[in-house]
Amino acid sequence: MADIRPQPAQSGELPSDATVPKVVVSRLSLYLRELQRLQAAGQETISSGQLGTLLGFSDAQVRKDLGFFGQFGYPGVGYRCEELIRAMRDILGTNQSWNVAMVGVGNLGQALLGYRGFGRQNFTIVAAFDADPAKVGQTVQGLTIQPVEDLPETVRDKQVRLGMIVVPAQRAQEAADRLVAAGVEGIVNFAPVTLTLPPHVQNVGVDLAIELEQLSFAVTSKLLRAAEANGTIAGP
Amino acid sequence: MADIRPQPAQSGELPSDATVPKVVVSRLSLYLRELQRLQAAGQETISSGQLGTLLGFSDAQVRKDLGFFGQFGYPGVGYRCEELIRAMRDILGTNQSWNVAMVGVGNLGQALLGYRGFGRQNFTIVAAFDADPAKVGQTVQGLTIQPVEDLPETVRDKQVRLGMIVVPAQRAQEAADRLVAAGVEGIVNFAPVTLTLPPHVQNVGVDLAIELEQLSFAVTSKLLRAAEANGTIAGP
DNA sequence: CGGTGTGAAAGTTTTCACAGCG
DNA sequence: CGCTGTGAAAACTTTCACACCG
Repeated sequence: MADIRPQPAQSGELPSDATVPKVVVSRLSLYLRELQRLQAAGQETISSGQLGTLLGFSDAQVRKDLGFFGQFGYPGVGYRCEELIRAMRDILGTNQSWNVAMVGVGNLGQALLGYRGFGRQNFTIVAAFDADPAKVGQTVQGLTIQPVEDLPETVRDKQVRLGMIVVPAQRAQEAADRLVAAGVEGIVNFAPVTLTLPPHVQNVGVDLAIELEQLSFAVTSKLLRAAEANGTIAGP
Repeated sequence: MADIRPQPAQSGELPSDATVPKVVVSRLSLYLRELQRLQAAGQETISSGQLGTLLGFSDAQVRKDLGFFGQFGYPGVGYRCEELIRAMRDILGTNQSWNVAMVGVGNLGQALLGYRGFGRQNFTIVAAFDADPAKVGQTVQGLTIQPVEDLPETVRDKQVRLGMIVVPAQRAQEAADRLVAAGVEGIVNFAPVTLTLPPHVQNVGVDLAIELEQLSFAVTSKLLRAAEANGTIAGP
């Protein structure tokens, strides 16, 4: 509340046109996570070099990434954690709170309902839906499971802006269509399928098996590369 | 069993040096997922254009990506689903089965133990560990929860190669250290922290709150861009 | 034909390197 | 001095366009 910056890029106001690469935004989330940890540990300022080292990036990359959104640093000092956290949350949109509707309350859905990590970034799951009549009416983590037919009304009444799909693959597109029809602006999809969505609806896919697959590739190819490095001692 | 290709890149043998961009590998997983769906639906062949359209990529990108690993297509025809699936699984490492150890059997861990999606790609969670003595000895999804001290022995005896961290943030690094000491080659980390690992251990992080954050950025910046497009009708 | 594989061109992202600031 | 912000160069990724194939 006491900070005035020279050329401030204060509250989420991107420099007009700014087409920011996706990969930059994903690093932003990592910076923010690390900054919050540092702040909790009592650190007041941090340099691009330190922050980069903690995450495995170069100092220049940290500065360039932040440079997409404004000027946040102090030459000779670095960045003030509190200030940068506020700025990053403005940029990422997590200074405002987001209401989320979950569709599909199976094993994974129930675990996600209980996950504390969402709340810390201002996401609240305010409603849960399931197509199975046997589940409707049950209470999980304080939420009463509703029939999917209730989606439009609940999205409107509870100001839901995001949807979370946690149904089996073959039901995911239908769930997405219902969420879109109900008016959500973005969807996180935990089902292992690619959704077809209108362009005004944003989406992020999380496929747990694919994450393991990426790991098995990394492990396998690491071993291959090591095996190949026979006889080659060091290229000039 | 009956296929011979001209310049085959058959079983996971990358063209010797091949340093494949990470983003290519992540698309590979999407190709594979889509191919498996198509095959299950009875489709025998597919062209780069069709596959790309289903996933939102260009035909050229699909071909270039596959080109990193060998030649799999038939001019005038496209790719044979079955053959390409086998090749991709060889490349990604999922034709062999992978034993996984889970550390942290809370809400999310239990849900992941029950998740069917892993098995389809040949990943099996063969052991589960928890530091909480109250949990040790309980049976979840057919696995008896073991104390973390058992890790080295179990990893050896059950041929575990991958670890899955599902503990709270402040316990994650310790869990990682134990997995590394026990000899795993790769780690999937569901805790919202960056792990420090020796370079021979691969890792993939999955932060559920970050996925939502990426979505909130996309939604917010979409709205901003739309708001800015006032007066500008179409740039030359 | 319809479609692959692939060099070469275009576009994008990362790294470098340094002026400038408190 | 230590560190940011930023053009310019280097590295990398995507798209283009076309020879070639069945």
